[in-house]
Amino acid sequence: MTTETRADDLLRLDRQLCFSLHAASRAFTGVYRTVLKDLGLTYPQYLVMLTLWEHGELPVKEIGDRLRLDSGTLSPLLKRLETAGLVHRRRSEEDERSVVVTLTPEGEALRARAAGIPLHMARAAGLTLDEFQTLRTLLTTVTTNLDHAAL
Amino acid sequence: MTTETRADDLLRLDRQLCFSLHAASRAFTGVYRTVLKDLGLTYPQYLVMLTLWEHGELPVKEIGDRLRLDSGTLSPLLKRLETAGLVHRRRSEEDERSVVVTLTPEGEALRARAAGIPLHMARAAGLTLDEFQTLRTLLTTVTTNLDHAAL
DNA sequence: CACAATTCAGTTGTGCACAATCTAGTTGTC
DNA sequence: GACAACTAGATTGTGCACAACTGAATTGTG
Repeated sequence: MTTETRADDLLRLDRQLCFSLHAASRAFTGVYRTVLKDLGLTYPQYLVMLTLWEHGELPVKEIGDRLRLDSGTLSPLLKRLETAGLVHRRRSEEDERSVVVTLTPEGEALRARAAGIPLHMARAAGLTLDEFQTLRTLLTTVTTNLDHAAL
Repeated sequence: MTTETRADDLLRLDRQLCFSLHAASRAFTGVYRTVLKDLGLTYPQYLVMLTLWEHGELPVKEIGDRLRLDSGTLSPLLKRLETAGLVHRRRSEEDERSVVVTLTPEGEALRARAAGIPLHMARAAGLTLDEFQTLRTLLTTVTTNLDHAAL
């Protein structure tokens, strides 16, 4: 258990960790910002497009669950993507409460122009494959733990 | 070098990494949100208070450098802290361009009430001391690399 | 069938992140 | 001393995160 280690160490490390997590998150989105500028996308919009490219049409609820975003964030974001001509929204026939988001031909076409981004970002992050996997695993662990603690 | 590893692996991992970093960052601030609610602070406000508790009075520029926040973020944030009675702002006598932020007695007093937070968060994250250190090191590395790539 | 509980989107309001721009004050160079 | 270059902070505008709420549609239970 973590609680057995010395409190001082945890204090200092928590402090450094919250700084570095915050900083890393913003450093990442900062690089994404410049890379995505050509495509006219923001980073969260790119995340939405990624899920649509992978899964095809999805209800808003599904997108929110996958990206951990609620309707207050997704509704205006999806409207901007629709205004940009990348997606289309329509009420589901089976369940009128649900809105299904589909890609327009323009949205589908953007996929090719975005193809180089993941490799570019991976290189920019400059980690080895092992480091990548370790980092992702640790982040997933803290997220799970924090979600569980947030009761 | 990272570029020698297989592109496919990097694509998939970058994808997973950007999701998990985003998710972890929000999971962290989510827990901080509930913990800080009693103190009437948001997470970025807490970061500012932490630096003031540690270093005493600081010019806005110093705070921004330490937390990687610019004036567009700090100006309104510091005004809210001033409205809440936690800090005081005054123009520097040596350099009239600079604004020095100091703690009020209330701001100083809040320190005691916030003392338990780091340990609480460290426990909520639920990592071992080694994992903490590994995570922090990796995050610092990617941040440095990304900042360097953002030219 | 009726009706309470639930689910899904959307809206509103607050706060942070950041780009672009502005003003005032400072410094360097001639 | 004059003027260009620079620096610190503030302001404006766009977009995201999230809480709280509304309203419509659906589902479960008696």
